[in-house]
Amino acid sequence: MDTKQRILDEALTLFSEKGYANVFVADIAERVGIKAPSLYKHYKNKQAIFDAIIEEMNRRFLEEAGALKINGADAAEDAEIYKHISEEQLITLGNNLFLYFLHDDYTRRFRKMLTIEQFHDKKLAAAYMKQYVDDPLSYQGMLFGLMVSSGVLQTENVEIMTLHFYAPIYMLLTICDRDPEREKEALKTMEAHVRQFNKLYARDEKNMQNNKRRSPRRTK
Amino acid sequence: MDTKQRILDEALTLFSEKGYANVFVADIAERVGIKAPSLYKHYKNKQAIFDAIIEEMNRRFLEEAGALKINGADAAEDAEIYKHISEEQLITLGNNLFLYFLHDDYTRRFRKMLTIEQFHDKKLAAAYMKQYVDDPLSYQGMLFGLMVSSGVLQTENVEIMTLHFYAPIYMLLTICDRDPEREKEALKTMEAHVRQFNKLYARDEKNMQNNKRRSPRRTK
DNA sequence: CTTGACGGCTAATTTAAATTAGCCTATAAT
DNA sequence: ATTATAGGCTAATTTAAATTAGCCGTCAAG
Repeated sequence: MDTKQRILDEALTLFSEKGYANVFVADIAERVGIKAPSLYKHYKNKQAIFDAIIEEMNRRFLEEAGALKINGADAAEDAEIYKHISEEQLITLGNNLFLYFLHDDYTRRFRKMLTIEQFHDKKLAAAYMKQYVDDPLSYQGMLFGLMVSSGVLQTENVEIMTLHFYAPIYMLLTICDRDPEREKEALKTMEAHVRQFNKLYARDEKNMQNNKRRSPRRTK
Repeated sequence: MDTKQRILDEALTLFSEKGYANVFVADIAERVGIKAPSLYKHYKNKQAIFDAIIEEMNRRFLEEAGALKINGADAAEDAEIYKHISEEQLITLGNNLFLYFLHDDYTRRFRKMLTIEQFHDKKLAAAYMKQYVDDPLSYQGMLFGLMVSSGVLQTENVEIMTLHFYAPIYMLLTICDRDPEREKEALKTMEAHVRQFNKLYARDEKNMQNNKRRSPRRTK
């Protein structure tokens, strides 16, 4: 990774930990292993570093619009999978979604940075909302819609069902962002959540089969 | 309200909008209607203003530990109410919780400030988590536990049930904090969420009675 | 009625951090 | 082999914001 890129990378790390205003260009430089004035060979000023990060974020968000998908496959393929989804696969969906958000290095740092900086700039607040609220709800809503049509799940209100699936995941995510030590606990809660979700929304017949006595586990 | 208090108040407003580092003491002073140096007659420095806000926050949090309750009554009284709660009352519970968090002026500004500043200071992150995640979950968990014992609701896992109740409320709250224009939509979603929650978790017999044909509304 | 402390002001001063100036070296292209 | 450029450095300089100095009017207590 060249210096210019490393500056972005280290800056993002620092911004995500302390927020833009609390990071000095000297801090960024030090991490990169150069002196502050050398940064200016690469970026016009501190703001330009921030802007470049946001630009990269937008690029990645676009590119990874597919990352919410179960396998990275496209929506049409996913749809096929979801029509016949099992409880274990639903748990996998939840876990993948959660772990992707939690562990993907860029995603995690971007999210934390946006959490801090969102109130400076309407655009950032909008980006946060789109990426972590509206897009997941709408994509998952679409998938759950398919599952309802195909009879795997049943509900009178797919949007609320989707909220019931995603809101706990979102909340667990905000917990882990603040306190990474709670990750293990959060993963357990995740699994219990998805199991209960499935029990609540699965079609009754299927419900009868699946509710009791099954070896749980298997998260991957 | 005397000057000393007004400083705290205006500072909190500004900190909640822009974050500590982006607010100048001159901004605070201007809003109070004095000049920056006059602030120093009341507080040692900028940090002392922030600290005083946090201190006041802690005091209020303590004092308002009861604010999550349905009527401001204490837990024992609440317990009686909850044993016989109806769907409409559950909606009222959700709405009250949500509207309290959303509209109480101090609560709202504190929360937004904590959202921004939490990453500077482990203590603030902890305060945020306690106030907006762990305490609500534990208090509501207790109430739902009572409702399960008394047979109003049924579940095998009260904690997850509580998460299913509160996580959507939490998420709607974060939406409104970022974009107050979505409040109306959020309130509708809230009600639909609680209705569906009730349908999912209500005892079956009760379920049969309540599910269909009832005049909805009535939020207060 | 006078005094002292409270709370305001303007005009410095300090401080911390960003940014610029200007120099040096290595390397890659002519 | 020369030279231009990229990218590093140290030593200023600038800038913005916090903070301090020191003055003044009001008003309540003695």
